[in-house]
Amino acid sequence: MRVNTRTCYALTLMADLSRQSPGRPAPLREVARRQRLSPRYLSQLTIPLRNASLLKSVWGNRGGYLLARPPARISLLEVIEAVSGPVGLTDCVLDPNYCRRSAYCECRRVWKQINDGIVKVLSGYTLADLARLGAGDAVQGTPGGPQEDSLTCRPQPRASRPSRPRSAPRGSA
Amino acid sequence: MRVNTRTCYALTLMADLSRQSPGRPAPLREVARRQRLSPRYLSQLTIPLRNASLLKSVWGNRGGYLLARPPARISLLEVIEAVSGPVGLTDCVLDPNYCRRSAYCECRRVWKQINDGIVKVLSGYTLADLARLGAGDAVQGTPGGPQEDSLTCRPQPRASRPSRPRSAPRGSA
DNA sequence: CCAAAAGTCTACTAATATGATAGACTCGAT
DNA sequence: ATCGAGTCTATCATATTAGTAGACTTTTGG
Repeated sequence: MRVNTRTCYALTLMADLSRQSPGRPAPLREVARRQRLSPRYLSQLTIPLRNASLLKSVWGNRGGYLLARPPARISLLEVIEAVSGPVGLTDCVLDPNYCRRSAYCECRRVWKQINDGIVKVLSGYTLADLARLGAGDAVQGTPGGPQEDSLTCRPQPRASRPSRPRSAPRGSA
Repeated sequence: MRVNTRTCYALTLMADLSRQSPGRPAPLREVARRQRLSPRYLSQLTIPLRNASLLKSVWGNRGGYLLARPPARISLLEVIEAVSGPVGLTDCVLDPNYCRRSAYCECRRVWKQINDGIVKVLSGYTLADLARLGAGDAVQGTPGGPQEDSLTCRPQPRASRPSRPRSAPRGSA
């Protein structure tokens, strides 16, 4: 599984909607403002969510979005799979033919086992659980303060955790 | 966590060494041939593994690699963290400051919980377990048959599972 | 002493994925 | 009819990934 911003934002969107009045459609603009996310980017996520029958959209003026079901009956797994496809820690877990070495690769069974665990956790979690975790409306501070210049998730433009640790100095081993 | 070829190959390398005679260094060339992996690429992985004291190298002619400890005393977590850094499903799990939304993001706790589960599984698994799973020497087929043209893991040059599922046709919803 | 075998280090590159923005459009209440 | 909302498609800069390559060091063995 690759947890990316799509995944996170979709969950955030759904959790936010879970906290709104059940009958009234919430405009995406408001959700985006509360969660401090780009409304445009968020709107890309609504399409697969609607296609997966997790979200209902109301057209026209005073329109917006509604959850298709009560929050307690939508699992995180459903949301994630709607926007990011099947949950697979690796590609070989989902498709044995993906990797040429699948037939004799020891790792694959480990990934499979871990993946099953992830799926189990995610299917047990619902939006209601998620909504309970969140602190209601997110944006409460910055009352007239300086606006953040971007609505992105990343802290700064070129933040990158070194995924390949540098080797230790030669003499240390 | 991003499971990539580095992770997989490092585990494969270590599992292969686990199956060799304990006292005798195994040349990387032979491991690569058995596992059908690029010896050059594999050799990049030995450096962090040696720095993490999981691998010992023997220089010169008749040299090669040895596990630093018995396979039953090396966990998969150690190997993975040596080559890929700390196991984190997301960046925000490892570093709260990575994401600006951390303070009020509901998802983070979910990722944290899943991540803890992954770490637990990986630290419980040892190379001995992995070696038992593998089918001894990997390369047994292709007796004089046509050589595969590449030693990569990917099936074909441009294999790509669509991570962003295309939206269904308009009329279907 | 020299050559070969083995490991070590650093750079590089093509392909892909990612995060986000933009423009043009459709629908429907008022 | 018009405004505010959702829908769809395209584009783009950057980062990551997988793998290759070249140059170097160390040791064995003759």
